[in-house]
Amino acid sequence: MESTSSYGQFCPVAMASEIICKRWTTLILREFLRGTTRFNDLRRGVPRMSPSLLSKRLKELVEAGVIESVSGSKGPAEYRLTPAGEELRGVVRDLGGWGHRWIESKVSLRNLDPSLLMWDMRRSLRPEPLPPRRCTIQFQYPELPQVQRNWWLVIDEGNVDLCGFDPGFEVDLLVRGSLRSMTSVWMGMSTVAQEVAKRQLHLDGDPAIASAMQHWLGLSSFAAMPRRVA
Amino acid sequence: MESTSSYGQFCPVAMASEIICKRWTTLILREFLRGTTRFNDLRRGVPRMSPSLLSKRLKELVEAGVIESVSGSKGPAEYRLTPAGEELRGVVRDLGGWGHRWIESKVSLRNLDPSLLMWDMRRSLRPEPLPPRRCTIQFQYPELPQVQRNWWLVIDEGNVDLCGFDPGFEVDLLVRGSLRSMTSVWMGMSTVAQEVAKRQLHLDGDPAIASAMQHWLGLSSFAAMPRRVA
DNA sequence: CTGCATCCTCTTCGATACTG
DNA sequence: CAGTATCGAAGAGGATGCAG
Repeated sequence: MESTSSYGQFCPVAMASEIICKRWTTLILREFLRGTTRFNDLRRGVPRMSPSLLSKRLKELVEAGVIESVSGSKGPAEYRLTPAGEELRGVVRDLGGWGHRWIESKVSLRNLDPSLLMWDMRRSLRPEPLPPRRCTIQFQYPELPQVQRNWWLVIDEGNVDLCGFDPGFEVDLLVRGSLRSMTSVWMGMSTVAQEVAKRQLHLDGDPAIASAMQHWLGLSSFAAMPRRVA
Repeated sequence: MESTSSYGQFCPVAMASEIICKRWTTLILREFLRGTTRFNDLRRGVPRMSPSLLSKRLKELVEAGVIESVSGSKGPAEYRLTPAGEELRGVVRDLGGWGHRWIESKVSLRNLDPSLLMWDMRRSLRPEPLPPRRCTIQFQYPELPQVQRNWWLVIDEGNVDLCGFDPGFEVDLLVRGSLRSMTSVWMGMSTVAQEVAKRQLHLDGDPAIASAMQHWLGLSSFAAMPRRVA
C-alpha cells in the first residue's frame, strides 16, 4: 500500500506535500525553474545529492506530472517542466523569499560554497556595465584550499564563462576577500562599497570596472527583498 | 558538522526548505494557520503522525523561529505562529492551491478520512442559511465500519458541534451516501445537486434545509479554484 | 486527560563505487 | 553522459510508559 509514504489526507496541502516536500525536491525544482534540463547539469545545482537519489526523485516527479522526460533521438536525455511544474514557480519563489526575509544571515552564511556562488554569479552577471571588449575578472578567496581559491569570469561579446583554472588572459580586475563577504554581497546583505570600506573585499585593476562592480555583478534574485532579521 | 541535515547551500530556497520541507511539517503549519494552538488539537489534524515525532517537529519549528511556545502559568502549553510563521501563509496556501489544481481527483480521493472531513465541515459550516433554531444534521456513510459510519452536526445559536455518537436530538436532515461523494462535494469537484441527481447522495428530512445544503455546507477553501485535471 | 520520552523495527538517505 | 548497485547511518512509525 501507499500507506507508508502517504499522509492519508485528501487535503490539497497534504497531497501536494507528498510530491513537493521531500528532501531535495524543492532544490531540484529550483534548478528546473532556472532552465536546467539535463541530469548532470542538475547535479551541478545539487552537488551534495547522490546521483541515485536524484535519479529516484526525477522518476517521482515524472510520475507526479511535474516534469516529463523528453526522449532525445537516443534515450531519455532531457527533462522539462510540464505546465503543472511551471505553475510551481510561485511556490518555490515565495519559499525562497520567506527564507531570505526570515533566516538569519549567520545561519545562511554557514553554508558557503564557492562553486555554487560562482556558478550563480556567472548566470546572473550583467555584461552591459562593462567595457565592450573582452573582460577577465579574477576572484580570489585566500582562506580556501588551493583547488577552490581562484576563479575567473571571462565576459566576451555578452557571453560569460566561468573557469576554475587560469584562462591565461590578462586580468582586468582582481577581487580578493573572504567567501563570506562575497556571498553576503551577492545575497544583498551587504554591498561592494561596504565590504571594501570594511577592508573585507579588495579590488585591484581597472578603476572603471571596479567602481561599476555593484552594477555588473548580478545579485541573487532575492537580494532586492527587504529582510526582517539580522 | 551539520552536514547531514543541511543541504549545504546558502540559497534561500535551500535554507527555507531545511525548515519547511520535512515530512509532516507543512501539515502542522496548515493546522497552525487554521488557528490551532495546542498539542492534542494539532494531533487531531495529523492523526497518522506519531506524538513523539510531532513533539520533535514542534521543537524544530520553535528553534527555527516559526512558532513559539507560550507556556501558560497553569494551563497546558500553547504554541503560536510567530510573525515569521504567519508569513508562511501564502506559501502553504499556494502549495495547496497547486495540489487542488493539478492532482487528479482519483488520487486525492484515495485518501478518504471521515473524521478529517467531518472536522473540516464542522469548522467551515455556515449557520446563516439554516433556520434560526437548533438544527441537527446526521451524516451516514453506509460503507464504513460501524464506528465511523454515523456523524452528527448540531448547530445551535451559531455554534457548531460535531458528534460521533447520537446526541439524542431529533434529526432535521439525514445525509446518506458514500464518503467519496461527500468528500468530492466538499472539495468542489462536484456539487450536492449533481451527487443527488446521480443518486450518490440521499437527503431525507426538512426540505428547506436539504435544498440549502450547498449553501450552509462550507466547502474547502480551495473549492472555488478552477481545476486543471480530472 | 495532556504532553511528551523510550524502545524497537523498518524505511530512507548518503557515500562511494561501478556500468552501458 | 546518465544513470545503478551496495551498504552503513540517520530518520520515521508504532507501541508503551509516565509525570503533572
